[in-house]
Amino acid sequence: MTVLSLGPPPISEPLARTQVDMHKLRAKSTTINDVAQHAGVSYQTVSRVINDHPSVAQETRSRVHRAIRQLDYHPSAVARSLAQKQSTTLGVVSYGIFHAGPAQMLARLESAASERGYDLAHVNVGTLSHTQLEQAIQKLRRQRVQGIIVFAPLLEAGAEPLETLCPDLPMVITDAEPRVGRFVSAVDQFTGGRLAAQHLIGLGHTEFALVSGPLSWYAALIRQQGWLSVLEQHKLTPQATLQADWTARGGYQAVCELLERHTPFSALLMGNDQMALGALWALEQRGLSVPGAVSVVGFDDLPESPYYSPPLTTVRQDFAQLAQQSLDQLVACIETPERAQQLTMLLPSLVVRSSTAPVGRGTRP
Amino acid sequence: MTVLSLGPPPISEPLARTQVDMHKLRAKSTTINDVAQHAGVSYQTVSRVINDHPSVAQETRSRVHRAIRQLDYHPSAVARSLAQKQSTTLGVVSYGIFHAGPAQMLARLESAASERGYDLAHVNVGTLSHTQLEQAIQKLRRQRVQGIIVFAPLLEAGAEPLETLCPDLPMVITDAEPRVGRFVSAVDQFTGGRLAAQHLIGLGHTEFALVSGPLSWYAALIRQQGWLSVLEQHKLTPQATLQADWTARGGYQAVCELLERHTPFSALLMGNDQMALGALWALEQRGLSVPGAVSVVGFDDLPESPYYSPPLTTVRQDFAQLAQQSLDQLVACIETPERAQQLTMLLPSLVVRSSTAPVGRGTRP
DNA sequence: CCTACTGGACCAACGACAGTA
DNA sequence: GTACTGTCGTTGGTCCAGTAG
Repeated sequence: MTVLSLGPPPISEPLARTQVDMHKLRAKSTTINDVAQHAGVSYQTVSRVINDHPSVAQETRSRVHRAIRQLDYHPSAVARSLAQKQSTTLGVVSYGIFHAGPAQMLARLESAASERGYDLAHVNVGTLSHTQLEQAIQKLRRQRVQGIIVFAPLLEAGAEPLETLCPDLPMVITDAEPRVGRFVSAVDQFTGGRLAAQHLIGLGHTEFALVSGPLSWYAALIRQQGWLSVLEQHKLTPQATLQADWTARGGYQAVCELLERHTPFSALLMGNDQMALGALWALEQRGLSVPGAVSVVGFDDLPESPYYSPPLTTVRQDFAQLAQQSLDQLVACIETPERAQQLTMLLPSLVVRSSTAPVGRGTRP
Repeated sequence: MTVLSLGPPPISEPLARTQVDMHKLRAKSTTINDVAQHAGVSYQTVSRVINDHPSVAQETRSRVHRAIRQLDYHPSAVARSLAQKQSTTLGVVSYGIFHAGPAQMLARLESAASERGYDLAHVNVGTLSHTQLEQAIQKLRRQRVQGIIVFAPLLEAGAEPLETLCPDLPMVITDAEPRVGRFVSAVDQFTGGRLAAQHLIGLGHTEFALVSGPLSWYAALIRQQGWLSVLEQHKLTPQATLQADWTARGGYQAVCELLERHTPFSALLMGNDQMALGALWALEQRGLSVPGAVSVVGFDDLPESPYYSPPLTTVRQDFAQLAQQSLDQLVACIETPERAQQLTMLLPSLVVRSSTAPVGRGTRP
């Protein structure tokens, strides 16, 4: 400042100049114009080079490339998507991202998206209330996403609201009840639940204890319904039905409660593998052998499950595939709407390890 | 189309009109102008309302709000950041996102960022090679991120490259060697390693087997150095030093190998909890009791670790805090550069559970 | 001079249409 | 006419004067 005021006071033009310069100080980034000037071509030619447009002479092209490198120019995706009137961004609304499943899903979605040339804009919501979902979707709309994937595990999130929240944007709902949206991508949790129960029944078990995840989660509810449908089919009723919070701790506590109540059971159906881990420990602590006294089945098939003590019999669902599938479906909605699947359902499978055995070989609780 | 051509063929002006309309069909989104018109004010006033600028009459303000709601208007973040010459986006370059730790970190970063009013742009790299990192950073620069957080667990990623790859953008490097960047946010893995080893030595162990994570990972290497520094201090050398891949499976295989080799050890230091889980199972399978025959210490303290069999003694590192800290540091670099910390280091702590006991109470391998 | 509002320039790119050789 | 290259208008906003009360 002091240095500048040494000279004679400048007149209008330079004054304006100064202001412009200060303005630019905020974020001086080299623009397409700088490159054009440096390469001695027009502004438009540079744009053509960037976008690999055919009609640019080879010589010009490489001259421009050189200029780009020399000036360390990075074309602005922001300006581009404004001019093109479309971004290459997909939105994700997630819930429960700190649980292993959803976290895994998000990571997979990310990589699937980038394979297809899209970026991801992500909003995690603390609750699946109407308000929060609305805000999340609004945030994504402001970012001009091309479509949205929603993890909507909670029933509360239910049908209508989601679709109506943004009727003009393609939206795929993941891991939810098939009827909540026009496009849904899910794992057949019901069949998964049945698989688990059938396996135990096949081993001769008749006394079941059920520990599901939070029943507000679609997956938890439907898995439980799967279990129950098999039991009913065999005219059995569970000795106990509990709910826990998906964590090992929750599973542990639930099983402790069962044991304190002296609930008789030889088969334990757990809503996921982490809870099953807690269950295994609770049983071991009481000296109840698995599968000798009690058989335990989990759900998910985490990479760790084969190394639990004992290795866990569980129902495998493939998060990676679910993510890939959801993303493919959304991309189809955007790029080739006529070919988009309404509902894609993944089938889980039973993985038998050592936590289950025929009934009646040992002491029961 | 047919309906339109019923009337007399339009002349030049309407023709031009048609073209404009077709152009707009691509993505008809309501703009700030539409809102202004609808509310009967200038578009500038609308902008003020959106940004909560004070000098707008209450009456006008609510009229504008009404128009916004009626037209379902969503201000374009794209246009805004172009005009403002800055986005509110932070970049994240991650590695190994399918591992539990990094996935956890990413989720936490996300929520920390949104608390501070930033969005996240995320790129995961398959390898930490110079090329891939360069591409990742380039992608982020195109998105005009304000700063970058890098998970740089690999030594190969080392010092200079990262800083020079984008010297003009604030960059925080996470979970890496303190000297790799100007701004680093990390956990003191060395102390963590020492904690684990000291605990075992305090219990009288002298025969150690070490199973670290991939030594190309900074965390793995430094944890190992921590272990070794304690052993040396007590004039001990490990009976065996192995490397595995962070997974339960890898830990299991490593311990199987130790047992097949008949390596004598009463204490097992594992590079993380998943590998420790594999180790526990390998030992149990051979009838070696933990902690009776062998004491095992892990690293991380996952939510599941207290429910392993037996509950795992481990070194706790807080991913959530690390993420929060990294993000705070980056935001500081951007918003208040003069107050930005160069290096923030988190201290891990020992969590003693039941997988460790004084030496010599049972059979050793 | 403050309050409330308006108009014009600008951001960094793209697309259509000309213009040049 | 074909192969390039440049000009102009546009995108949806923000920012900086300027103006009327």
